[in-house]
Amino acid sequence: MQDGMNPRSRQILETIIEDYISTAEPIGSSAIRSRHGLSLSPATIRNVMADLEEMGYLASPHTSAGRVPTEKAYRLYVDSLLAVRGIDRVEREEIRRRCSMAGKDVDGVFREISQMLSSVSHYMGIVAAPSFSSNVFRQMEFIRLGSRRILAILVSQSGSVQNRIIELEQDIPAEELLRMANYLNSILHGLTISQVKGRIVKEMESERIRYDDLLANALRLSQQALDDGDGEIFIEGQANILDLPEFADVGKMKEIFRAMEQKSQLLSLLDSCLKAPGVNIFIGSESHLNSMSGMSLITSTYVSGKNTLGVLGVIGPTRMGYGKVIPIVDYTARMLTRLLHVE
Amino acid sequence: MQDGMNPRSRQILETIIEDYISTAEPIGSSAIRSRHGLSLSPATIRNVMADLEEMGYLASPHTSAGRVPTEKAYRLYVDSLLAVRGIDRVEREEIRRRCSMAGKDVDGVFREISQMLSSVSHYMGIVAAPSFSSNVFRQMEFIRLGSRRILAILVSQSGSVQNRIIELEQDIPAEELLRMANYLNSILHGLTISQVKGRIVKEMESERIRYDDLLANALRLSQQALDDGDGEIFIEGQANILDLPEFADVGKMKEIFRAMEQKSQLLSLLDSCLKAPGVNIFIGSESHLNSMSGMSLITSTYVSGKNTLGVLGVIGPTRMGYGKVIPIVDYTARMLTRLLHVE
DNA sequence: TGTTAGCACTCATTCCCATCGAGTGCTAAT
DNA sequence: ATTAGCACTCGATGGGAATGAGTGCTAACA
Repeated sequence: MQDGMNPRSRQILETIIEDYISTAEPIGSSAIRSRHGLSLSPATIRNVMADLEEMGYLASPHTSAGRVPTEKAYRLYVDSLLAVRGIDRVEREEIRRRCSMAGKDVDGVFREISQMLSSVSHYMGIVAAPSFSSNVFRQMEFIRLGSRRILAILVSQSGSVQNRIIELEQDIPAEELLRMANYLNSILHGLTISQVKGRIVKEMESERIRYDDLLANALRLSQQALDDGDGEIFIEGQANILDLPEFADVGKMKEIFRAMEQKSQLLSLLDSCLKAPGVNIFIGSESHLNSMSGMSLITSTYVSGKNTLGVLGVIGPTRMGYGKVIPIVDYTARMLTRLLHVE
Repeated sequence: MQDGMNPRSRQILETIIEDYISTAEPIGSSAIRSRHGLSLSPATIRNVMADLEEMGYLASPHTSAGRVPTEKAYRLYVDSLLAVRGIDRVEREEIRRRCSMAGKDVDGVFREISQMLSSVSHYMGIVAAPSFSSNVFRQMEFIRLGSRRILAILVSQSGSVQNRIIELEQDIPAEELLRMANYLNSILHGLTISQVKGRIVKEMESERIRYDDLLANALRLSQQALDDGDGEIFIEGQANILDLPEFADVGKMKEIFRAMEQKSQLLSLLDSCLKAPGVNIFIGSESHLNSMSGMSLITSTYVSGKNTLGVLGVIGPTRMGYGKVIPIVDYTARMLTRLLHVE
């Protein structure tokens, strides 16, 4: 038992993890025997458990309680599990069904998907809408709302729409707005939004613009329209975690709800997933957010063509049903990719 | 003490209510004496309290605890208070500041305002976005996303934007889409969205359309674009209620979070406020939602010109700081009205 | 050498019970 | 009408004792 990880102890560890995932209570040596097919005496199992504890896979809340898996244990479990399981048929159908319904407002899709993730997984669903900047510019429109107020509408290739009200110092007639839009659409066609921003700055400095008020105005407007924006996160199903026994005490619960209100932290965590395509898993402190202690995050990326659009996932307790949730997240990401596909 | 409501008992009741609002603990007879300027013996106060209890203004959790105000008491308190207090200067400034910042995306304004309400009141902020149907139609655009996919954008007078992706059975060239939009914009100009819906149905039945594929298509498209929609609710600051002592027990808390996920119920409650302009207050069971037991809702309507657009408000425990919150809600509604004002 | 039975030990949980004290209601005096 | 006095109620607090789940260790066994 040099490396400590002979098949038997591995199997016992797995039993403990799965038991704990379903019961949320420390597992004792005799409980394992009954669950675990192998006929071993509790004493033997205790020996194994002691070893596993020493190796950092188990921890005991106190002397006379059973053992609880550590983050290290979950990590091992997840790594050996990841490729194995496929998605449950019932869940797959449910996801397909919900995705096909989500056909409304483009932003609405993300909320829908988030809700779906939460209801299928029974944890919290999270979707980071595509950072608008990485989208490809398609079209811009200006609509005159009042004498000094226009509505700028910006549409990306994928069909997401951003709109903003701009207050003007002086009136601009509708025909001029149209000309401005045409001009902008012609020079910005096919660029990504972030390229668009650069292009506008460059354009404003160019000789030709200096002497054309209309164009200068147009550029200034578009700059306002583009300013800030993106990075919306949809978190749904917060009520789901209320039922988890580990959050029965109010203090822990508060912590989580506060964490979910701090969307900026989550955003940067999700952003870091953008770089790594496919499924990503953060177990407890692996996220390096102490507000996420005791929680795990499973994410996957959805893409369009060659560029990654965004991230979606599920947040739950470290004691999460990884075996079920990983395929759910994976499959949902694929479905969303297909849903957003532009010919 | 025939009617039981001589000035003295009224004053005592008020003291109890205010004390309870700030401490959340049952108030005893001697506690009142010290808080209340009037020099009366605890025994006398007890007599008064017994009367107030008999009249239904007070309740005692058990024999040896103090008294707690009933909903009836809060109602009396609120009714006699409503007109009296103005808004705190600090809070007014905070509201102005936050409102002036909220200048982005039109829908974003509602979320911002909701957040602001929650942070200023320390309870939950709630904003029901204008039911799109009651808006006045301004303009419709079709943007071709792919060979069988178009994006319909619908803009209302107030500048709110609704967009929807429509899947087609056959391709429609961009020029035709433009003509369709022009046609629709010409016949729908100035109608409310709900009138628009009716108009489209009528138009589709008309003789002239029967033989014009293009127009028929346009109408069908616009119908899809208008379908469903509206009725979004923004609830922010749920974490605020975690700190309230009355929700220290997890069961109660769950109930509330579940209630906030059931937005449809809330929506119909808020809708009923639309009819009554100005501030509306629902104390506990007055909302007729049992999910709102123990909670109060203070709302006000925001308007544009003559038609009411929507409702905003604050949700908190029945033990709410009515004196502070009522002016906050009132003032915020006025600010939002001004913010959405279209010349 | 790995496995197992036996056993003493630990420690959270539960229940009981005595105490405490805040607050009441009632009665009688002012 | 007000108040002092007093017995009474009842939740909250805290200290054991009993319970029992589960452990670690030792010694016996295959």
